[in-house]
This record gives sequence, structure tokens and C-alpha cells, in this order.
Amino acid sequence: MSTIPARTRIAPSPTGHMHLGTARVALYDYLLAKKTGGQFILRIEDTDLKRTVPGAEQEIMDGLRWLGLEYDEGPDVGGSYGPYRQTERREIYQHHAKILIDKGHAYPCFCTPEHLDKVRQEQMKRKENPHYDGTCRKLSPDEAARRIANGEAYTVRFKMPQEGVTVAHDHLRGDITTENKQLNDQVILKTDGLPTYHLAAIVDDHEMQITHVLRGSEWLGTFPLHVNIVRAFGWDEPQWIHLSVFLKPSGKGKMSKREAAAAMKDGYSIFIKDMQELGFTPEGVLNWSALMGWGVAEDDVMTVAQMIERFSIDSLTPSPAAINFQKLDHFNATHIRLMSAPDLASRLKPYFIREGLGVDDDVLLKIIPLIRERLTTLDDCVSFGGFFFKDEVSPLPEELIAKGLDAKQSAEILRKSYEILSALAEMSHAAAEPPMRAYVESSGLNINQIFGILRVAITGQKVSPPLFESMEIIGREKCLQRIQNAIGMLGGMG
RNA sequence: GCCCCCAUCGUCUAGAGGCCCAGGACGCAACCCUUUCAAGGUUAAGACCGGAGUUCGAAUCUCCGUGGGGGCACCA
Repeated sequence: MSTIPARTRIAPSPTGHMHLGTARVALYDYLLAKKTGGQFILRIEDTDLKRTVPGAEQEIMDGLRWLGLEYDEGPDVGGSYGPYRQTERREIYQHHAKILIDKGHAYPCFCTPEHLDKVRQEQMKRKENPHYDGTCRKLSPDEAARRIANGEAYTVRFKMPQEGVTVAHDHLRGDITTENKQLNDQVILKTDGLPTYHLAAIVDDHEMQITHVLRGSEWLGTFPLHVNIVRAFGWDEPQWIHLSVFLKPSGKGKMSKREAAAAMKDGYSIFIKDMQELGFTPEGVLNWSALMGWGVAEDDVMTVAQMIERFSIDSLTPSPAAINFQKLDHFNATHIRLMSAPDLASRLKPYFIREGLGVDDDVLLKIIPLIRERLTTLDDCVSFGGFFFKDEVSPLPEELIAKGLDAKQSAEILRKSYEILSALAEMSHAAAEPPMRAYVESSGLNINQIFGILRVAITGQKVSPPLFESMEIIGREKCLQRIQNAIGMLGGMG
């Protein structure tokens, strides 16, 4: 394991909602930085003005913070390698584009988008690979200078080698060899004076002294370009690590808008901003996404601290991974069970409030042991424990009638229960259960029938936390009142 | 079409030539526990894409197929 402190970065573009893929790369970046005592950096890649959406940058920062992936340097926290927003680094890129031109590694291109489009069409018609035809590569520096002076709009293209091969080294995949004739003279500086990703990322990674570049495998296609740019500058390369992509749950193709919508219908999402609302925890989301692309042999339930402990870029996997939301449920539920009661209580409170329930903090703390292992997502607390915070419950009359009994018999059971329970000074678990069990014994009825009716009367629902523990928390008066109400409902049914 | 990448249970993965008639996790099934629902415990079923090599020996190395994924923009 390398002991050199790693500087890693997550470099999202603010063009839409922050999704799972970004979160997972950020996690690995974070783990590597923390593991080695280095820094984790947020850099906003906003060079495409047309695609930038307002609020997206904030969503990224909120998302990272919600996950607990605090960055050491970034647009809103500063740092000694800023600015951390690429639109604020315009001159840096222009300067570097000029260096490349002066070194003969790049050239101004005056071709219009229309012309380029036409060339591309013709190439495709001839069944050739679409590529830049090299018109401006042949221009003499003098002529190029003259046309620039003339005020002609131009881009800057990187001059790719045309013969031989480019060998790029990826940490997970080894050497990736590409024939240079397959490569293309890509635009690195646009007519608007802003760089494309290819220039911006390379320059920034160097200037910000990034040691490890973790990114999606969708960048493999332009990987040779990137290493050629680094080499043209004469810089040292960072360690390149191309991660696997996420596939949709079926494993057929990557997540699409349509797929994201389908997930939402099932109560899942690939967007970080939705996660909290859906009741997922940062711990669960992190643990889950960490394991898609990271091979851990055993003991796969991990806190972030444990992940830092065990993380290694060598154990990352290069193959595509199908998203499995059931596993998210599992990790989420597991981490909920691992939380301390006060911690869980504070996280649950907003979900009760969201449902318009008034939360008594003492009661909330008391119900934690009762509902904790029943929760898959945090918002499940409402269905399992909402009745604790209501004055009255409204059971469905038909649910008050146990299987095999009629309304009259059920009402009789409730009356008898009332008699037993009202005789108690306190509605404690210890006091209430023995006489009720004795009653079940003597009645000749099934325990599920009697406790079931009582459960519906007390909690208003057929499925609930354990009955007597619940009754203890609800309290004597309220319990007796609820039983009365239920008897009333049954009476009304004739 | 061209280029690149990937390939172990349904899914996520362990496995870096003999420790593997392949281990863990999710899910699934059964049983135990049990006042409902969970949780927990025990058990079961379930995979090395195919074919050639290399080797005494291959899930592990090589090649060829096949399948899957990604890319081929003045987007990232």
C-alpha cells in the first residue's frame, strides 16, 4: 500500500441531478484520500455553458455533505489550488492551449460546425469512421496567425500522432494500446474561449496535483487523448483508474431516464437528493454503492471508518455492475439496526413530522427498540409507530373481527380484555401479559385471535410492534379508551 | 460500421497455477424462535461463457470465438 498521501478529486459537471455513479466515485476518492492521509477535492466542471443547470452545483455539494463525504478543497470551502470552478479558470486553459500550440502539439482550427457536420455526413456515407479531416492541421502558423488577427472564430485542436500506437496505463486494466491512426484531432478549446473536458481536466489535475484519477469507464475512449496531452506538456501522469459503469437492474444496458423513473415507482432512486426522502441513510447508500465495484471477501457490512481501513485501489473491479436495489434495502436496514437509539430517534423524527404527527421525544426514544428491527427505510417508522403519536386510532371494523369469529364474539373478547386490563393499576408489560395469557388459556380461543383483536383495537393496525410493550408506552388511559372505542365500533355493526 | 473495455451462483463479489468437487453477501426455499410483522438462528438449492492451447496440474496464463458494456461532438 502506497504511503504517499493521495490527492483525489470528484469532478462532476452541474448538468443534472447528482446520481449514484458520482456518489460512488466520490466515495472511492474519499476513501483513498483518507486512507493515505491526503486530500479529497471537489471541482466543478462547468465549461459547457449550454448544459449547465441552475442549482445543480448546489445539489452536488448538498449530496456530498449528506453522504458525509466532506471535501477538503472545493468551490465553497476554498483551498490553495483554486479556483475550483472551471469557468473561473478560463485564462489558465487559454494559457495552456497556447503552450501546446507553441510546442507544435496543437493548432487553431477555423472550420465551422456546418463544415464539420458536412464532412462527417460524407464520411458516414462512404462508411468511413467519422473523424476530423485535418483541414486546419495543414495550415501554416503564419496563415493561422493572420486569420486570427483577422478576427476569425477558431477552436484549438490537439495534434494527435498519426503513426504508431499510444499505450496508456490503467491501474485496473493494465496497458491499453491504441493505434494512433484511430485517434482524432479533438477540440480542446472552444470558440467561446472555454476548454473542453480534455484540456480542462488534464490541466486541472496537474495544477491541483491530483495523484489518482478515478473516473467512469466511459472515459476509456478518450483515454489515449488524455495521456497524449499530459505527455505533450511533459508532465507526470497521475495514476489512472477507470471504474466500471452501473447497469440497470436487469443488467442490460446502463441506467436510463426511463429506468430511473421505473425505480422511483418502486420506492428507489439513483438520484442522491431522493435518497433521504425515500428513507435511506448515508450509511446504507454508501455501503451499498461501495460494494458495486469493490471486491470485499467477507464482512461486507462496513461503516465509513471501516471502509477507510480496508480500502485499496487494487481491490476495485473493472467489470460492469448491475444495480440491485434489494441489496440497498438490506444495507439500509442493517445500518439502522447498528445505530444508537438517540441517533436513530433524531433521524426518525422528521419522518413523523412530515406526516403531521406531533412527536414526544421521550416516547420516540422508548419506541426505538420496538420498531428498530422492523425498519427497512427510515420512513417505515410511520407505518410501524405512527399510532404512538395519535390521540385516537381508527381501526377498520372488519379488522377488529378475528378469523373464525363474528362481531359479537370479538366485542365480547374486547369487553373481557377491558375488564382484565382496567383492573390493573399500571399498564405495564409485566403486569398486563400474565392475566391476558391466563384469559387466552381459559377462553379456549387461539392466542392470535385474542391478541390480534386487541392489537387492532390498540394500534389501529393488524401489523404492529409487540402488543404489551406498545401498550405500556401508550399508557393505561389511552389503551382503555381505545378498547372502548373498538367495542363501540363493533356494537355499531350489529 | 470502427475502436476500446469486460466475462465466477439470478445479482454484487472472493479467488492473483495446486489451499477450490470454488468462499461470502443479497435474494429465494425450508426449519427453529414467535402475540402480528420483522429481527435472529440453522439448513438447502444455486456459478468458473465456449473451444483450442501452455503446464504434471488452469476459475486463474495465451489465442480464437461468443456474449455484454462503453465510446466514436466546439458534452462531460
